[in-house]
Amino acid sequence: MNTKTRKDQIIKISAKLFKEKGYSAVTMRDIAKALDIKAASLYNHITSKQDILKYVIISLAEEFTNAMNTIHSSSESNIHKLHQIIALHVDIAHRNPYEMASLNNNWMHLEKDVSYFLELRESYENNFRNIINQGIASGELTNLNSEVMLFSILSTLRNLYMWIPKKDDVNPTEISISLSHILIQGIIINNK
Amino acid sequence: MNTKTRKDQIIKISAKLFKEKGYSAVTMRDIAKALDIKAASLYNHITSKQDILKYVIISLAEEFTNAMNTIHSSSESNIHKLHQIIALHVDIAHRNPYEMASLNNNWMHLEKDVSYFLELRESYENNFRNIINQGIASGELTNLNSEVMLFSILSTLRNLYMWIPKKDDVNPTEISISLSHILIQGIIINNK
DNA sequence: CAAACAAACTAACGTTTGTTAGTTTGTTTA
DNA sequence: TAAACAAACTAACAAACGTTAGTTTGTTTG
Repeated sequence: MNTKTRKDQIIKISAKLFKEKGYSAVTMRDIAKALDIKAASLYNHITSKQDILKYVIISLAEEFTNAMNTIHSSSESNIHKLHQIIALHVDIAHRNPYEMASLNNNWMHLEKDVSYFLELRESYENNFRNIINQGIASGELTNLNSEVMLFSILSTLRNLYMWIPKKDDVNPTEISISLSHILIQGIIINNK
Repeated sequence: MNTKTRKDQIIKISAKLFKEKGYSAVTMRDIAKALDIKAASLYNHITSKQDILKYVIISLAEEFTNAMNTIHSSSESNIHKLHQIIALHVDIAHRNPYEMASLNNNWMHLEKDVSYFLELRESYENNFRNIINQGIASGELTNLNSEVMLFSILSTLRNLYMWIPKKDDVNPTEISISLSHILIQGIIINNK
């Protein structure tokens, strides 16, 4: 199938509106107006507003968790795994900036699916934590507070969506490279 | 004055609720219930829901901008200024975790005051950008993409509020020190 | 003690919300 | 050509929303 279904269009435009105003502030009439139809017509394609949010968030969360599982279980060095995680985030944020906003800020409105989402996120974070701790144990990483390392890197990666769309003249690979350098080697001049 | 006014209590509890669900999802009845009064009674102390959000956000934004002005215009090294910025964020996030959430995620609902908020934020970011660029020019910082550096550090600092409250057994000074190390010198082992 | 005040209350308002029901329209299939 | 379908529509719903008006209650001040 080449063309997008109406449902896909609804989800896409909703994600964009959710990013701008947050899930609760976006009404079904807002979404309908953005598609130049009436609110009631949306229900020919989706079953509820809640349903839209689920479609926006869950598939992305699953993509992250699956990719992290692959990276975590590979036999590369831990530093290399970190590079791969950074590249993963840059790629996903570049392709789904609007959906990333809901993943970060609107997941608490998932209601029925919130516990599944939290499972996915916990699995992801545990794998990430593991990689950092193994990196310290193997002498690849400095023996600093690993929770602060995790938090610091994760914060940067989770916020990429706010920043990447503005700079789409720069290609994702370039961003991934300089970001890796900054997050891993720091920003200070190093006189070896 | 030692005791907090009722207005202060309303603002504080509102900030907490705004963090959990977002501004739009929190109703005046939610806020009232958290204080064990009726929604209409809130209006003896504040003039509108909008007004509460303004009190939560603007004073914090001004504190950031003022502190950044002081740091920016000092005669310390640029690296030292970065350390001061990090300490500033840790301190404010430690004291105002709930308000920080609204500063990050609910500012777009400020309506009348949104342009003033954006002025404050732009001033803050420009000073930050300046310090980084001067650090590169003076040879203190590596000559990497300065926008990526700015974004990376700022993302971490802006997300501190999500993380600091959970670890309040660790004191802010310690966090500030390890965070400075990680953000500035990186996480990799350095064989000089 | 009377006046003033702070802070709560009940009751109600006009709007907006998500959603349902039933209908219309135009295109695709048998 | 008739039947089936996709996708829009109008009209309406009950519930929840922010807010106002007017009143009550208990404490503080002149």
